[in-house]
Amino acid sequence: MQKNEQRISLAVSTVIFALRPIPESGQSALWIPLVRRTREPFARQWALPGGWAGNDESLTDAAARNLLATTALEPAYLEQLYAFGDVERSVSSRVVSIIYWALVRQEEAERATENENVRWFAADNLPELAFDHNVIIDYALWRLRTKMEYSRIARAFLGETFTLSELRLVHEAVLQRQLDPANFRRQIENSGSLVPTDYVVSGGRHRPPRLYRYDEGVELVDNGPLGHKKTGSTRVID
Amino acid sequence: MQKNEQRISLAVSTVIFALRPIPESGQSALWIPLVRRTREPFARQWALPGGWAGNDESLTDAAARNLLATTALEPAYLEQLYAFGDVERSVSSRVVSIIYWALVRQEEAERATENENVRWFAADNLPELAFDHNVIIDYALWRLRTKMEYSRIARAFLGETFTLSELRLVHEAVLQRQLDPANFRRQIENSGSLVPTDYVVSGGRHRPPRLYRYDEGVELVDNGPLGHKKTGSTRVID
DNA sequence: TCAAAAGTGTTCATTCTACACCCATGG
DNA sequence: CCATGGGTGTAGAATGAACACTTTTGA
Repeated sequence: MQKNEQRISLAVSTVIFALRPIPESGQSALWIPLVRRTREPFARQWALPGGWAGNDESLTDAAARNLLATTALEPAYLEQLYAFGDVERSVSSRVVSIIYWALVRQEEAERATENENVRWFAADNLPELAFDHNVIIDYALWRLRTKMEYSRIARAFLGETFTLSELRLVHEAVLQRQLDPANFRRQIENSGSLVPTDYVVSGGRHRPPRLYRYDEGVELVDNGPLGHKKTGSTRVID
Repeated sequence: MQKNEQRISLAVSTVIFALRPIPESGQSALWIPLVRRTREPFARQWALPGGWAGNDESLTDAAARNLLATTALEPAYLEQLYAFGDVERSVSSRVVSIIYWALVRQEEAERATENENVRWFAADNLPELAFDHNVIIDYALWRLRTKMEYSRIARAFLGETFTLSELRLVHEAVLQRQLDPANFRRQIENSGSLVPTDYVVSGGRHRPPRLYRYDEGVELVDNGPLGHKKTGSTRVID
């Protein structure tokens, strides 16, 4: 097969997660911004934000660009999720979609322009979405929760320094269950990824908690396969 | 951006794993078939087998088709690994590659046509490959070894029934370390994924081992994100 | 001095690991 | 009867969950 015979369009979409309080309970939970489709198929239904991949940008850059264009958000974390390439049935043209998932901090999330065509939804209470986007979001949720337990992505929801309570609340919001503060502390301390700072937070009606930060030398950005071990430059694949 | 402005070609390549004995030690280890490139860039260097994605086939189908065409192999397991989409620098045209990884049984692996342009290499002793293919294979190895510990993919290297020794040897070959037979047995038994058959293997100069098989209702085929929970139909993504 | 969250200690259950030991077969 | 791998038992270490208890602050 000659490659110039190909008639495949390449799209990029992103599942964006942010922590926001649930109106009723006030507890933090995962929220996702969705955009309303303007064209068929699934016109006027909610869908993941995305767009076409440009000729001169990497897939990751395309994801970041589309994410900024559709929701005005710049994520603290961005990682590829999966490439969907089944032959499209509903439309004549063939589309392959690369799905990313992203985490944004709370302050950043508030910058998201919410309007008639962009709205935040609680991740565990979504409407019927366009295409298979419900399934994709379930998968992204599974990845986020799984990765939460062995990596340091909780960092993407926090500032430079934070208390152990704040970190625990992030974990609780993502995993949707309470964690024992004592055991959580030991777990984190034993992992060796945090270093205590010399500062504490005063003002609460209780003992002031110490501020921590992640140790150096650990970048948050996901390099994909090239980053799972310390390898050097990123190159392109045939 | 209009999608008809896109000039991106879509390629599919596969990291194929099979277990074969190492000539010197006789121990089983992971081997990978590679193909010699006929064109620039990296002409005459070894690379992952692959080809272009067809307009009317899913990405998985494209991977299986190219795999059969280049190595004559039909894998027992096939799963998407990662989509590489950096802007190509060495060649003028833009290529996005979807990489798959596959497992083939030993009998099947022997069918692979080995010639001047297709050869098997021990996975932990590879030459310098074209593009970033060394890094990609490292990542595929990591995925295989990680997944070995929580899923049932070892099955892809075995026949319908097998002894616990055979299963353990698969694990040892993949993980590259010895496993305690007693503890391995209990671990597997407690996982509840195996059922003993009524048959044993006689002929050895020792107590005849029992044959086991995987329990029903668990398909080996990987459905990707759509398969991580029991969800229904596969649809296409925008 | 009291409430509340920070932080420490301890106990119990579960799991992992190493290894001793018996079993069944072919030679 | 012996060598060999199949298969079982068990003691100690490591890990994790549950929870009592002490500490330090603001009010």
